[in-house]
Amino acid sequence: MSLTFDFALPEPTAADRVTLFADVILPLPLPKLYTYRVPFELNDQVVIGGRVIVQFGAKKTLSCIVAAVHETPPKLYQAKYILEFIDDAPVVTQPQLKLFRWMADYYMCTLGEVINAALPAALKLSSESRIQLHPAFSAEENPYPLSEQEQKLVEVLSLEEGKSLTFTDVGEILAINSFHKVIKSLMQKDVIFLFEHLSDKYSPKVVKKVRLAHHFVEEAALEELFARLATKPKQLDVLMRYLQRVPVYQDVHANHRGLEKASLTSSPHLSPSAVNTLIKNGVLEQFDVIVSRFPLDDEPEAKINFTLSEAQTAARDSVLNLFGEKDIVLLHGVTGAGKTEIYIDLIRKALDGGGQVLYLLPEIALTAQIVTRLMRVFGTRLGVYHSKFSDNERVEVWNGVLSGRFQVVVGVRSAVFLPFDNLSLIIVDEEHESSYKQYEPAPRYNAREVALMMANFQGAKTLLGSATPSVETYYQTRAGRWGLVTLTKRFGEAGLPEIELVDTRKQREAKKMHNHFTPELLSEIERKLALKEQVILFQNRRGYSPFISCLDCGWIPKCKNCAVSLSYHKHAHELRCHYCGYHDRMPVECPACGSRNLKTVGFGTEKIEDDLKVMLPAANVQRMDLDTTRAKNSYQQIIADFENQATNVLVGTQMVTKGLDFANVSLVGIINADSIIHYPDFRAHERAFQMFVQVSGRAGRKGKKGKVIIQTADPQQVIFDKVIRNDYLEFYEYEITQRREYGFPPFMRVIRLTVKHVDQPVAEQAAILLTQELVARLRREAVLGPEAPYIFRIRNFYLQEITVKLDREHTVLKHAKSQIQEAINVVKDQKDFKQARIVADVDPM
DNA sequence: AGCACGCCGACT
DNA sequence: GTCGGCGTGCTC
Repeated sequence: MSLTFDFALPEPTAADRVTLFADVILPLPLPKLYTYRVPFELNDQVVIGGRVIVQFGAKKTLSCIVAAVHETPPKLYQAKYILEFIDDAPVVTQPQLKLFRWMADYYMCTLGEVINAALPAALKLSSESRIQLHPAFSAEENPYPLSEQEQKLVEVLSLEEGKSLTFTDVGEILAINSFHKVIKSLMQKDVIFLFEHLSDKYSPKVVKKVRLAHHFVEEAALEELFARLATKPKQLDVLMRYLQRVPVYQDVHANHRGLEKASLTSSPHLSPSAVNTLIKNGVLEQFDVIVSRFPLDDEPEAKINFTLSEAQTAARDSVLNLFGEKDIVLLHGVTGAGKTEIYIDLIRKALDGGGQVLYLLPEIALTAQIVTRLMRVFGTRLGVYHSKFSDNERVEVWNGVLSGRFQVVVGVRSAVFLPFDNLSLIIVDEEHESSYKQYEPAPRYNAREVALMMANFQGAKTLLGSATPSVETYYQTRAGRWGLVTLTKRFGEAGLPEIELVDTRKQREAKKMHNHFTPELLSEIERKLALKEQVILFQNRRGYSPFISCLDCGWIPKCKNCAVSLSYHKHAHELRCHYCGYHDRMPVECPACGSRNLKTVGFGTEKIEDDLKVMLPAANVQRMDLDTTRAKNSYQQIIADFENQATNVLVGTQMVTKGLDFANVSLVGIINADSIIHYPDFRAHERAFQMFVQVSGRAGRKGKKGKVIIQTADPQQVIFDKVIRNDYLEFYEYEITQRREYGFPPFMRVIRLTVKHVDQPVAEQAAILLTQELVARLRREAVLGPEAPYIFRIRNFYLQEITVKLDREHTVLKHAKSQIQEAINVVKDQKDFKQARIVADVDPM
């Protein structure tokens, strides 16, 4: 029997029939995507890279990013519906999604973690459960008795009509943790009700403006108005001022644009109430405009035509030439060789070609100095992405990149997450910097590597810049894969500083040390100060002393959460843990034996500052480290003071090594070089070399030859010889041989696995099992450890480390990572190890 | 990450 | 006897 119909049913169009599903990225550390169903009538609203709101689990409402749209219904479960669409255009672009996937893969973390790190908090809608008094509730007629706590809540909620509280608020008000019970009970009694409140946290900056009501923009009407206000001098004043500032007749649009209300009300001669009266009477009308937090400079882009020196021009041309055949070029230029001008020139060229540019800098190098300089050249096309920015500002940069308003972004590590889709150039300045690598939390990414991958995806060129390139990077240029341009000449003809090593051991034996100063360093400081020149002293440890000790019983205060001694901070009069933040008052007497003989051992920036103030009372000493720059503008203040020569000596940690150009600094002192060299890590020498060269670069600029004094107990160490001659190549050759011999990057890849557990034996057992599982899956010699790190307990977790060394090859690496993940899962599935945390750090630094 | 369900100690 | 602690598992 035939079932064919010979009449045509109205053919449903394909679009009507399709049931769409969306795979979404939840901002949570979950290993996979979740599939939701698109409400039929909203099929045309799904945007890949757009945000949607979904119900996740029983209670949570989350916003997430659509990663894929398809028609395959999940087989094993019923998909829930997407509740709402937030965006009609992607907030995350396709190239970004591709990059984020690569990051999750490469750094062994989840897409959710990447998204979490990438999106400014304000772009992540937050779900807040709020409670409100039930509309039918009345205190008099309430039939249920209320507990004391319930009563308290009701009182707060009754304070004003429609007042609502978040759970966090409730917790604070009641000052207990188990407030859910109270809320539940109040809901059962119909006293309150609960609602989910999803709010877009980004709030645009709004300015109140006023303008003349349009019917007065006509001579006759205005004259009449003047006559009417003749008896109201205050209002007349305001009106006159307005007309003065806004040429209503000359420019029809001028009145429409209006004037900032604040400019009328804040004037001392004008009365704010007169302004309001005018508004009330309909003479002026008030309106809001959304303005940018980044002031749009009205001035046209200043054409700053600085000229490149001959060496700079040659270097720039070489870079451009190499870009013809290579995607990545290293610009190796000594400090002060003028790399920034070359960058600016290249950025300009890239912009002229219509592409976007990302310029990455380490956090401490992204100073107001450099931003101002770039602003002057690129004006409103420049976006700045700094970690100290507020979230609203970050969203503005994000949206500015999306809309095309910002063509160049200068930013720190996290700027690699911005939604570029048409990059033509990425600059990674100070590419060797370890601060490009994020340690905690996941994704543990290196912005330099991410930048290289992003450039690769978008067909952009990458320029890496450094005075002391990382061994890995230099190796690539040696292997011919990346281009190399060397810039040796210092800009402005200043020669390289003279470097002198001073033997602290010898001086100590001769009893000639003044605290931690050798006579050589001290007299040189005095000499420079007498010449009205400035001095930078580098000590890579903050605080006053790394620990204190009781002279009578030997007691040393330790952190109660970590396996470290507490550092003494004199100004705060505190003992502090640099790992978990625990702090306590400095004891007056030893809690173990009651002795008052507590002495400090070792030294940090604070002690150097203190000692110097005592030894050279005439000098104006300032300290710059994490402790003195925590407050918002203190960093700028310290820099400004030093620049204006209000201070003569700057004592600091790594902060003094980066991005600062001071013309008058003629001496740099490294107080304790040994503490930088002796570090249990294969990168110790590289780091030390870089640090010494970078600090030395601060000495002598603008024609003055500087001097560097390095204090060390062992001047014979091989590294000094290379530092003194500023011989990067020799350092590199020495280092690369070591790396090859011992199988370290760039010859091998390192993945460090850390097992954490509150119980030391459990941590050890879990690490042993993990090692076994790894060995079973990888080459035996690829797995090293487990071993407790030097600081074996942090924040109450005992640590065990396993190091995996792998061949560089991509396929090997990828396979190995999945093997490692498997091994981790095996351990985590064991009952005893459920509480263990296992963290993988790919390419640790 | 939260949040719910589920099994062992100090209280009405 | 219960309340409530957190350990374990799940979320489309």
